[in-house]
Amino acid sequence: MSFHGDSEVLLTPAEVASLFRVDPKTVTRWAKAGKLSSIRTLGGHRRYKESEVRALLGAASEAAEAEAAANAAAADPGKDDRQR
Amino acid sequence: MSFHGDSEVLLTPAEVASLFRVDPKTVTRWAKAGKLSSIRTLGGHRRYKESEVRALLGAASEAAEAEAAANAAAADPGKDDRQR
DNA sequence: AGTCATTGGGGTAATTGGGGGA
DNA sequence: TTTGTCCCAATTACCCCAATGA
Repeated sequence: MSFHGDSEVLLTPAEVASLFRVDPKTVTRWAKAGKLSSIRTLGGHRRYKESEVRALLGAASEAAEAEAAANAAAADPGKDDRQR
Repeated sequence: MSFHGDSEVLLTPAEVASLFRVDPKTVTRWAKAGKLSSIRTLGGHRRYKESEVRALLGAASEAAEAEAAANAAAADPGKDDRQR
């Protein structure tokens, strides 16, 4: 069967929790605090975008990250963004 | 090739399930509960409107773009969290 | 006429949400 | 301040097997 696959990959709270090595409740608090975008199922359970989680996981260089981001955001078009 | 109109695209339970990252049975429960409109085949299987599914997916994705807070919120006392 | 993946139905564990307290 | 754990209620996931769809 064919899949018109153009959907974002979603993660369950348990998966995000094990990725960060925290309790699922903690992930829920991040979503409540607005630190994580959450998509809710029709029953109220949350699902998280895998792309966003991975971006947060890869944000290891925090200190100078903000300034570097601002720097690269407005210059050098053409050699970044390699995903999807 | 069968002509697919451009207004009524129907999705199978498996497709809706992978969109929401849930089990196909869960999608069936949503249809039973009236949370999703379902079109039944002559044999009793359900089909769902892609437009409706997409609307529900985006409905709850009110992205809280407070991501910067997570990055530099640790050094800005005075104006955060005012709940509890 | 067949195969084979998917779906429906029912029932039972596991996960999740929300509030509260350590 | 952030996280982990307690409670309970609701939602979801996995098990079976028979019927449908392609």
